[in-house]
Amino acid sequence: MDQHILSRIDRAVADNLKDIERSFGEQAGLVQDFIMFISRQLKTDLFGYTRFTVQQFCEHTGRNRQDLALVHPDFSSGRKQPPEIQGYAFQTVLDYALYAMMERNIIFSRSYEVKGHNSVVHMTHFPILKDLKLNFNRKDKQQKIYDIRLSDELISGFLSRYYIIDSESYKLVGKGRGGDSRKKLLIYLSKISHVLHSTSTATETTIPLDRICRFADINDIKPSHKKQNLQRMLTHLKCIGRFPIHFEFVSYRGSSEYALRLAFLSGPDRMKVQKEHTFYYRLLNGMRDVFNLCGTGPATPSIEEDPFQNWLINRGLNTAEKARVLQQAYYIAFSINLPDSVATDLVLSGDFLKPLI
DNA sequence: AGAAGTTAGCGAGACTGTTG
DNA sequence: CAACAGTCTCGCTAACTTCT
Repeated sequence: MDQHILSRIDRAVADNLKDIERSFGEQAGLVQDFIMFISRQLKTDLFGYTRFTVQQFCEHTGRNRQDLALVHPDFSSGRKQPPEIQGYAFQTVLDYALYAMMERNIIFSRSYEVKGHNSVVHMTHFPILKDLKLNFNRKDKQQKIYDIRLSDELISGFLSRYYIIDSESYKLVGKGRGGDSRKKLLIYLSKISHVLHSTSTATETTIPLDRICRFADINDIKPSHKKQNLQRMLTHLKCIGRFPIHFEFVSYRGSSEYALRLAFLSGPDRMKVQKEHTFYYRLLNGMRDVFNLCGTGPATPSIEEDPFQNWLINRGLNTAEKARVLQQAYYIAFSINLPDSVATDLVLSGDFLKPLI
């Protein structure tokens, strides 16, 4: 079971974890988990509509169902009134966190620079969800099913601005006491690994102890305690999280202060990453082109909030054109020739990416 | 009946103080 | 300052009730 599941986490998120804390308070851990969860789902639900149950969420993030099902203390103590959508109160821990992600943005403390094709965009905030529904009128023995729509920012981040991170490690590392800090450390290290592997052939780097402690929530005064804590966390990542890293403490600039030398034993498979990148990029942009050409369809009301996404998931519209885009993406990225009938079936079934799994 | 939501108790392990 | 050890807290488990 030493499977590595490579996901992509948006750089705007990974670079600003502290801002999630600032914007979401004690819900920050859940928000971060949700983004990781959704990044994993995005590999198969590319177009931003995702449907999931509490069980699935727990399975993939390693959280406990019981903790998420509890009515949030703010509401059970009567201090606040839970928000409602269509008369349904979003009052459990998970419900409320999802609601918060729709209602609130991540506010960046400093504007975050994103380099586009020929411009630099400054992001000051980052929305996560655009829409949130669930099967409000449940009958007997029916599970809660969450229906969500992701923000455009999250989807474009998935395509063009991401770090590779192993979501299986993320899940394993999050279990047990101190999990939230370990997860943050894992994101930070994955980011370093990603940058290192994609810009050079080096696999080693040295980081001052204080900087890494900031990311790992280690606030001890005594250097020896910092070292002890960090050592424990890194060992945990290595042994329990199966994160392929080698570390050693070294003295820093001749002073008595510590630094950490890190060696990443294996980076993400570069070929595979590159192929996937091409595939997703081709697919989504190809679909956009087709949509712009002929997508508005017969008598589609223009008041629709998100015509592109609606067009995409609408099975009756432009099936042949969609199938062609899919074929091209498979061919260019993986050299796979999808027969016409298979491509059409995939488009009709909605499982565009099934052959990848 | 099965899923949602609650509660108690236990054990790992994070924190902190002591020692050499 | 490193190594060790005791304490106490957090988070998991499992068994329960309530809800639809």
